[in-house]
Amino acid sequence: MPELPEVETVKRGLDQLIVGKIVADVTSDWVKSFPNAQTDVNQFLMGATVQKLRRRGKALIIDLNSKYSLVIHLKMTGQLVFVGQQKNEQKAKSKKQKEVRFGAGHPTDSLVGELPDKSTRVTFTFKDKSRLFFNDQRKFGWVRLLPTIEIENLDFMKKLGPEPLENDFTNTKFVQRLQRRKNSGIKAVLLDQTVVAGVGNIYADESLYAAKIHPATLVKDVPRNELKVLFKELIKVLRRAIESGGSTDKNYVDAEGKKGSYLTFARVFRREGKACERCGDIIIKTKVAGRGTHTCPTCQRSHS
DNA sequence: CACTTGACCTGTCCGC
DNA sequence: TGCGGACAGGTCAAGT
Repeated sequence: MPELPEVETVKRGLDQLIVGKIVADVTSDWVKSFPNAQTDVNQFLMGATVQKLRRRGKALIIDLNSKYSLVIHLKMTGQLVFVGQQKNEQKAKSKKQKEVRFGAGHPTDSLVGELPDKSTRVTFTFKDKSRLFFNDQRKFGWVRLLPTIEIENLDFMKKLGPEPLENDFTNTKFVQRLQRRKNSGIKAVLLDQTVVAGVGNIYADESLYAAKIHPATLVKDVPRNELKVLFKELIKVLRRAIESGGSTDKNYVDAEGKKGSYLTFARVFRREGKACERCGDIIIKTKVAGRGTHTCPTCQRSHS
């Protein structure tokens, strides 16, 4: 479930790993994962140099020196994993070891074995033989090659809300944007990428718990001061998650194939049946806005 | 406009 | 042991 912190972690990793590398080869075995015309790939991807990594909401952008960019969305189960030449051979040797370490549950351990594997959809090979794998078990994610200047005109990019961690995204703007959707449930609004970019199920649940707001509460029934608290808590949760390298529930790994450790700090997500750390009541899992939703029934009373 | 449902997919888990 | 079904949850399209 890559959300803003996970995509940001991948972006920072790739910043250190692939800038300056020259694309030498690209293969894909699933058209929808990389639905590009072969001519564009031949002309603007092959031989191009990676210049810069960017993130917008949950989308990752790799700018090339050909005036084209790769736009990547990991959706539910996407991974972007870089493998240097020697490292790949090492991993092949230690495949069995990996399962033992994974079983022990160390949060920063590698989750991927030898690549490519059966979830690999697109493989980029650089001139120095290092490789970048786009893995995606459920095939919801995608990679697109586009002229860089056209990215901002993509429909979903135009509609995307502001970046919550940018300095100019203030408490006032957050409250204003939420209140435009006064008749909607607050969790549905947080998950709406056109309101605020990058929030998904994990951080919606965590920030609503931190702000003591029930996720089904209609926005108009949440007092203004509570919306302000929600803003502060959302920012805190997102920053903390980036510091932890994101959340790994099942699939997510960073650019080096390592898991994120935020879920060790999560206070409600995947903690159903466990005690609320504030009041001791039992965390429950319900369905709100069509999603699995974790709440403390005592701390998060519904206003509606 | 708000909300729900289905579609896109695969892997895992649960009950029979 | 196998098998059907529910579930995981990001996003869009279609229907109420």
